[in-house]
Amino acid sequence: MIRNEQYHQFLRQCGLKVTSTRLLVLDVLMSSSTALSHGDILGKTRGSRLDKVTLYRTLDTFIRHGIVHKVASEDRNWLYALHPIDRNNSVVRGDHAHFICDHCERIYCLPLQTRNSMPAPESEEGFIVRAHEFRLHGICPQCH
Amino acid sequence: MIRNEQYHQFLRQCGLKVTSTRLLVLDVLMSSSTALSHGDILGKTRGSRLDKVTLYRTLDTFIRHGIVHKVASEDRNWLYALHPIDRNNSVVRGDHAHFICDHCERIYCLPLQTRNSMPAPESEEGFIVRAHEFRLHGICPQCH
DNA sequence: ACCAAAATTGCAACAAAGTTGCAATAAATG
DNA sequence: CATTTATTGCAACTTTGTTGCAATTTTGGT
Ligand SMILES: [Mn+2]
Ligand SMILES: [Mn+2]
Ligand SMILES: [Zn+2]
Ligand SMILES: [Zn+2]
Repeated sequence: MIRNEQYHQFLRQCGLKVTSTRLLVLDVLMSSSTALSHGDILGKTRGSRLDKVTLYRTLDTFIRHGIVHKVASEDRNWLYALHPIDRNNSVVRGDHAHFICDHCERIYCLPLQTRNSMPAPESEEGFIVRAHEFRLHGICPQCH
Repeated sequence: MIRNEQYHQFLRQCGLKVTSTRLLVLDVLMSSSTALSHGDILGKTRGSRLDKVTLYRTLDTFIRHGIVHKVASEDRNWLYALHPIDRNNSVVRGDHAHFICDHCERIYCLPLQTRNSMPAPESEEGFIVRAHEFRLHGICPQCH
């Protein structure tokens, strides 16, 4: 695998030890265009006896190191995804949209087009906004 | 209770039978400025031997009848809330923001100020947007 | 190539949130 | 007040995620 060497470098850059679990999970996440649940990932790693607890911990480590973020899905569990990449191929760590397909339930991370026109809630009520998540519902390209 | 008569009428208007459970749950939801978890609601009804399954079913009924909506919380369980009311005291059934306090974890339903300027994701990619949820993170009025 | 320290992993047991089937109970209608 | 129909409570179960601990693996230095 030629990719493994890249992942190896990448993990070291993040200050993480390189383990087969981490290389495996990184590859699964890299290969997906949508956010994946713990169960999805475990399913895609059958054959490599990866324990569910280890996977939870690996994902958590990735989150703590800013490699991955998680999104609450509509059916009350977490989906994990790498940070999305915008048109200039640069990683978007901050605000981006989550598109939830009402047909297949897949969740996509999409960079936002109009960065400047964010709707704000009624302002005088004393809510201090620090970050936001924009969730879009509809039909994804795969489903029409 | 003078409120009970109003709730009674309201439930009948929705085509629902009036039961003590429904009156109770409706009152709890009406009395809260934030979205409540199943556990929160159960906690506020101690004394009235309300079963957890009955509460789940009652909330589900309210959702199916458009009385209540649910929001995925940061700790992966559902929060339930009546639809918010805007400045003109009219019920907002569609888009509104969810403000999540990073300090107390409470979730508030807030009507949006600028209805017209919604950020859209990259358009040509074939995503058909039908609805959206705007989630704001920050500090709520109670916490500063 | 080998060693020691520190981090990672697998296993078992556990906890919390939510669901299902079914019998008992309560609400609405005439 | 009797009948029909929806609602409720209970027990058992599923799914998702967590905790403690011992065994294994990684890494940096010899
Ligand atoms: Mn995302
Ligand atoms: Mn809401
Ligand atoms: Zn789809
Ligand atoms: Zn707060």
